[in-house]
Amino acid sequence: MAVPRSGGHISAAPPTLADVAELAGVSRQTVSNAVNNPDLLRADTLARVQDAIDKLGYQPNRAARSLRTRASHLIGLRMPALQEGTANAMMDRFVHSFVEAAAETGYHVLLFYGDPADPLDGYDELLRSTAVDAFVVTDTHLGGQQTTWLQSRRARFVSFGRPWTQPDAKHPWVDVDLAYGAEIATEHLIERGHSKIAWIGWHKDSLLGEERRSGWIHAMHTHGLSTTGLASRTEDSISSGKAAADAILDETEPTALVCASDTLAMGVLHALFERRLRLGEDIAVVGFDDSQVAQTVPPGITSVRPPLEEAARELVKALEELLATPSYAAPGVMLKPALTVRGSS
Amino acid sequence: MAVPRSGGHISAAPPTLADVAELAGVSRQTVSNAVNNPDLLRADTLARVQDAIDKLGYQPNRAARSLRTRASHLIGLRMPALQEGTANAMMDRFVHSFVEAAAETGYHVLLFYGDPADPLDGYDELLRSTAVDAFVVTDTHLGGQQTTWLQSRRARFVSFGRPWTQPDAKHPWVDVDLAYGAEIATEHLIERGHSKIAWIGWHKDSLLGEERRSGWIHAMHTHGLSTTGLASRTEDSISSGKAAADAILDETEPTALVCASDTLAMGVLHALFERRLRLGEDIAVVGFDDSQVAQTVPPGITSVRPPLEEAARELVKALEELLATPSYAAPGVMLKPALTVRGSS
DNA sequence: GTGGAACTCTGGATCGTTCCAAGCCATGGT
DNA sequence: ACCATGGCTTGGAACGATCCAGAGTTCCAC
Repeated sequence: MAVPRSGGHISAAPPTLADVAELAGVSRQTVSNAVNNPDLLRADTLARVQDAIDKLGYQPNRAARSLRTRASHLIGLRMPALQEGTANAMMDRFVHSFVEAAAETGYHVLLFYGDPADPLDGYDELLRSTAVDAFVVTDTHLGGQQTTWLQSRRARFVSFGRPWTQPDAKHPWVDVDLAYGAEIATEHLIERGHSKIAWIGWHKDSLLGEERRSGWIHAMHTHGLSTTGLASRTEDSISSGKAAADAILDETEPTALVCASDTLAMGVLHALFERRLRLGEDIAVVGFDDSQVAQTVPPGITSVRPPLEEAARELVKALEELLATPSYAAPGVMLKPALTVRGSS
Repeated sequence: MAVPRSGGHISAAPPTLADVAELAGVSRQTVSNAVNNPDLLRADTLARVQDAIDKLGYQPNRAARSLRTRASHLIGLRMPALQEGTANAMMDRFVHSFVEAAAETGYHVLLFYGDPADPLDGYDELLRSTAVDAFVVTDTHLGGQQTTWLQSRRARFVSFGRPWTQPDAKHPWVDVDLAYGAEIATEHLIERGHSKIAWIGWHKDSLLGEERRSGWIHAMHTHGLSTTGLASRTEDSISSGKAAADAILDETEPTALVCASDTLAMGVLHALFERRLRLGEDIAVVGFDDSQVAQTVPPGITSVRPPLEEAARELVKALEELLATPSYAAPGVMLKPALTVRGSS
């Protein structure tokens, strides 16, 4: 270094490897080894280098390291579009868990934004500029556009959500078994003595919706209960949830309702409010996602809680393997949700 | 402009500047100029280089560029700790808006995690490794630890939240005038004919809490209404909101309640639920933050909505200036919230 | 005491980009 | 005819790290 840096920790330019090397009286490479392969150094050298590192507050420059190793230690995550319902609340909890899990293995999360109309927007630029080591894809239920595209570009990625439309996809994935979720929700209501249990779900072309619905049907049939006239399918919004509830309450007078989402459950609550029915006393309701709303509305909505923290950890684990072994092909991981019981049932 | 996505180049290594230069028959530097200073090139050269860029799907390598220019085009944002209440829902909306606003000026957001017990954890590493160009700080109301520390490290940052405890801080900030929010909330209730309007807020040592409370007091006094016996201060949780509501409903029988947060408002709802009082008919409630919960609970909670999208845009604008002019000292920006009226009032 | 393996450490090259100073070429004024 | 000017382009150096191949030490067996 032509110009010696001012040793204090408030210098303008951060210290470099060369600065540390000079202070410790060793070569640059030795300092690099001290950081990345400490066992290559003799104990006393290591101590000396460590001292210098501490003294200068040295931290390897990310850009330089990244350039040389072709690894940024960043995971790309596209910001999901804001939706009307409660679904994004769940996503936010996931993002949080993921950032936390990733931090433990030295990865940070690069959030990016993409035009909601184009599911691929944003990925390309980051991929081409080698800004991230891998992606986490979260919208597999919208059809595997993103995953097939990423695969064709040989990008590394994992998905939160099974590959619905490509059963032979080879990327690692983690998902939550929400058919099972619907099942335990329904069984919970049966245990509480209900037998006329209605289903308010999504349209037939929603893969997620049919999945959840199957759990309700399975539980009902297992217990010898009829499902005729008890199912309705609609949009995932409060107003359509309310409409569906109004219709089904008039027609078949169920004593309990299982909803495919907390958003629909809130729609039901609106119907009950109008009819001056008391939630949890006059009628039982169970939702999905265990959103903030379900947790706070009096008297609390019983809801199927996806284990997002665990999902995030599994995804990070898969990412680590994937980045260590490029050819890594993991079996998908299916997690079981739990039911959080509250006043609504 | 549009880069062909499936562009035939599916080679392992992305194309570099040198590749483009060779194809276009110019030097590396000329390609670099084509990307960064197109007006330095003669029109025909520029066209030729652009062709080559498009053909190869070239995108500058971020690490290399970052190393050379000492700018990563990343903004660091520490993931706020998950809280019990509805506050994080607001934060999530903010993060979303911020990512979107940042994307428009070519910045991405680096989310990182820090030990909730240490407000400084995480910043240091990113700063030392020059991983981000700047930070966005969001917790200024917890006391300016982060901002003073960042300032002492000469880090660039902007804050969402005024510098409460350091009136002479020089960093750009954006905040929402929530005293004004409380004022319009209270006035809205007065317009609706209420005169016994209670306040359920936070403890006296909460700066944010006192701020909001002052708006309520101001509105009440302006309209010649007494506030005696109508205020209560507690924790920001549902259970304490309920307890406070129970106490105040028994003691002074107000006809309307203004709550310092949607979380407290939900506590009030629990109290009403137990007393079999109808929200919006027997009693009016107004909350703060316009969270998901306020939006969805029947019949909807009237709530003070902070303009997070605008705040995000202002912050990005300030960041741009700050990064362009290191000595930039912006005046703080104070935004006015609006009241979203729903069934609860 | 010599050869060789194992252990430490080093200097040069390299990753892909931008900065810098200089070079080339046409133009126009004298 | 010549030099200064300005527009356009270029090769070499630098950013700060790691990879690689080789050099210097140590240690032990024969």
